[in-house]
Amino acid sequence: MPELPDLSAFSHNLQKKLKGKTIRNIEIHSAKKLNATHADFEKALKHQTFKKIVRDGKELYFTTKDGTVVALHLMLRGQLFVDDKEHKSAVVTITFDDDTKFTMADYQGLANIRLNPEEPDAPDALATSVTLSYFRDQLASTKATIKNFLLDQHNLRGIGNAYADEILWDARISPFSICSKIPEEQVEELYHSIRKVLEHAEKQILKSNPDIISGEVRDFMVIHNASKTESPDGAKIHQKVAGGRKTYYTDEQELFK
DNA sequence: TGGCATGTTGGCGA
DNA sequence: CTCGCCAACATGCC
Repeated sequence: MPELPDLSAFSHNLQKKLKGKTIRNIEIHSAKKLNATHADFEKALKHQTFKKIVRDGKELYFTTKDGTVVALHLMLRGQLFVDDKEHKSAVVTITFDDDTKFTMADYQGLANIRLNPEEPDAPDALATSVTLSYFRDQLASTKATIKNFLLDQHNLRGIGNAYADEILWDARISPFSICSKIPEEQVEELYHSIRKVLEHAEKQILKSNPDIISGEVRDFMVIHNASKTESPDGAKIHQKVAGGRKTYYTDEQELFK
């Protein structure tokens, strides 16, 4: 359930906790779609040292000193732990020379690990390569609704259901607007809202949960929040199920069709 | 108590 | 080819 800002906060804290530690052992307990064998993972990681831990899209990338990359995707229910315990539903456990254990667990079994993942075709939502003109051209060439566009990881990577609603409210654009019909001025609003909402959220999360490496923080959300009935400006929040997930929006958001 | 929440994949129909 | 929608995955939470 963690989304982009949560994952950014996790990477920040994992970097503090795990950077410089040397891997004694890696155990993969269960993983449905491994892109390498257990032996490959062991060979690539044993005795290696983590140098850098970053978020990329909805994944966490752990890079070792020799350039090996381990990618973790938490999917819906993945949880991370840094401690000395065994965890139920562990997908992978990495043990370091100082006996610290890093575990990714998921009772649903969907969280996954990949070794040296291929470079994705779509840019991260916050990448500097996503310029206003790039974004404008992308929107101009699609007839999908803007919410579906933001959620589709083949366009921009990292935005999930809850933040898509927050971003669209911030830009005052209806989630059901057709991408190619959104006027220039609102496209620019949206472009800035993506950065503003996601960066603000990460700051909020780190402020209230400075050591967070798992779970999610949602209490500051103004629209995608089941405990709220009105937007900050007093408009009634509507709910509609689209594509199997709930969309929260208000009449303050203009519909372009 | 029992829906609801979440992301991704693959398949179907318009 | 493009787009929307659905099921499946499994369980903690209110």
